[in-house]
Amino acid sequence: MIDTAFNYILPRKFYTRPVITVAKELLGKVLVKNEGKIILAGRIVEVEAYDGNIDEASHSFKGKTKRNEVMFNEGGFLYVYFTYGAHFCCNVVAGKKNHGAAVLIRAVEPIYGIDKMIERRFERKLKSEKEIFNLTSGPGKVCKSFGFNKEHSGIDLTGNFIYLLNAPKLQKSKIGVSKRIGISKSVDLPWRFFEIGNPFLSR
DNA sequence: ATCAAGATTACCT
DNA sequence: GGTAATCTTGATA
Repeated sequence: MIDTAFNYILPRKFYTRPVITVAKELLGKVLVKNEGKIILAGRIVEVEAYDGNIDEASHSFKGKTKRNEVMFNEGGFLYVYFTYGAHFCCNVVAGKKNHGAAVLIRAVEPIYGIDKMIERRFERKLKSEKEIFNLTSGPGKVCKSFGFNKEHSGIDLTGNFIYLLNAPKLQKSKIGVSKRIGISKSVDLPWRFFEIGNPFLSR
């Protein structure tokens, strides 16, 4: 079951805190896309923080542009961008209005609507059981599986279309920390967070 | 108008 | 482990 009183939709307050706090606490929370007939859900297991004030790798570092303007909202909005001519990546905006920070969702553990995710991502059935671990184990893969694209950028995550459900905080001992992946600036910031040992992590 | 870079992925050796 | 694919965006002229 997804919608229980226990698993309430995360409120604005959750998102308007500092981006590093939000990033760590997003681990274990459940990303939901409710298309009505189709409901997709996945448990967040890997994220990266981006903070425009001090982080050259952040899209928001050089200020507001048409592409990144959503990042300057207050926390709790979805920021989706297109990259490498092929992939979308989805982020959760964090912090106060005009700060320009967001958390990249790098990997989720699929938990509901899995057959639909497989259809959208591979356009065929799984070739083997272990291929499930390649379904949502990367930022582009998550977006393909959930059908996220530019149209979804700017959506309010406190609404009832795309949102996050609460879940208990992970134990500190379960949270891994590392440098971020695939960037060429501010490479040493230890702003990647993941659930240690989870089989759905990227690479 | 042109250009370089990119918060990736799939496929090859 | 290495790299081609592919096209949007933002910067510069």
